[in-house]
Amino acid sequence: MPEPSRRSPRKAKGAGPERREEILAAALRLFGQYGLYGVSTRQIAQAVGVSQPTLYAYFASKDEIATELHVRAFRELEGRLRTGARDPESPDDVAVALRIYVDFGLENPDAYRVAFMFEGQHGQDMPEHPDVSASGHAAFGILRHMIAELQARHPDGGRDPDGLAQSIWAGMHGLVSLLIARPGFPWTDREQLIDRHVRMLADMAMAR
Amino acid sequence: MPEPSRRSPRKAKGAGPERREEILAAALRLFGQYGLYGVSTRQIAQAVGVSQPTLYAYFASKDEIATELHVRAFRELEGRLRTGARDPESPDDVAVALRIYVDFGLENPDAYRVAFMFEGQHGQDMPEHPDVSASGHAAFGILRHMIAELQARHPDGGRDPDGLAQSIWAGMHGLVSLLIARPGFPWTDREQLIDRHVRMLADMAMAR
DNA sequence: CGCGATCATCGATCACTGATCACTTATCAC
DNA sequence: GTGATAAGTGATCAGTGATCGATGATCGCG
Repeated sequence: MPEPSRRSPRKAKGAGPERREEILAAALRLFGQYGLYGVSTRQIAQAVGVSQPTLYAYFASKDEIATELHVRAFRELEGRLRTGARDPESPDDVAVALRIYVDFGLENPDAYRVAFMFEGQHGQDMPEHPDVSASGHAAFGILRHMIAELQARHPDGGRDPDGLAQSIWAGMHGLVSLLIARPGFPWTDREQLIDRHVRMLADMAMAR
Repeated sequence: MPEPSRRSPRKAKGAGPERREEILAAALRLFGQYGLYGVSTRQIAQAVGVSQPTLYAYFASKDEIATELHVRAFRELEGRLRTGARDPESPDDVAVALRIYVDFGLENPDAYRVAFMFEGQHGQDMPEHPDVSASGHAAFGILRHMIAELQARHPDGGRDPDGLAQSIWAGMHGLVSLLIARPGFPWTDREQLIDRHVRMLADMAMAR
């Protein structure tokens, strides 16, 4: 017995980490559908099948639920980028990574909303949760690294990979967030729009 | 006396339309500082110097206050674009318009938030407030028109001005919304970032 | 088996939110 | 004066996020 007096893991009905996951799943669905401020903790609790105070046994606040979803979304994105991103030989390789980004956002609009289209909070006071900041920077770091790598291989290209990466990231985020937020807008052919947008931004990594 | 039985305009202390403007001014300042959901109607009322129910004599709801600010902001944007946008001879003229767009967003972050980065609502059910939608589309229409005009003058450029305008708009929106939503991010020099971003997107209006 | 200890859970409740209503107050025309 | 009318308010409502003490259920241990 390596641990002298370990606490005993209760089994109960659906207690433990599973409850936590249930709560997160319900919250993700509800937040994505009705928005963070359009969903009450009581609604989340009801969707899970527990009472409202129970949520506070797993999370310190409603905001912490949203933050956890936020962090997970970034981790998921980071994983996809790490898997799909090669060492960039040409802008086309960058385009592949950008496409991964778009697909992730459109496939997980709920998570993307919670992650990027947040309201207020971040404004001034809140220094932004460390994990949130870290997971976000990690995903962004992959993109930045790709662009820096590409520019290094082609010294005739532009400089300042940091600023360029931020520009390209912003360009991607704009398209994804608008496609999600305004499905009723008379967009031109979606696939063509995305494809051209991605290629344009990827080409920017070398132009000038 | 053209009007048979007109209602008598009360003077009182600060009644009438002026009160309405005071409320809007206070709400704009508070919303911008603490966010829409970080400000209560009681705080707004206190800032104006009236009781909370008084607000409901001028506005049907807190949301209506935000909507009014939203519509006004977009009218302002539309006006700025109309004033500052010339018939585009070159991408530089488009860049000027884009720069107006960015400056507007950064100067009116809360209005911009309510306009584009809203939560839920637009999702499915709500058909989006007519005035809001109209003012938004009007501003976008100016940009689209500029790009179509530029392409028409230089037939060697690309086609599909609609799709291109959407791409450029998305690119602008992405930068503005991220700069607003994530002030804590280690952005490179802001002015340089914006300037290059704008020029890049403007150049896209003719490339290929 | 029984008996604390422990932990998940819940009803009750708090301060606060947006919104409503009956009531008072102040100003007007006459 | 007097009534009419609009402006403004205190009291209050249902619903919110969050807290707390009590209730069980489950465990290791005798």
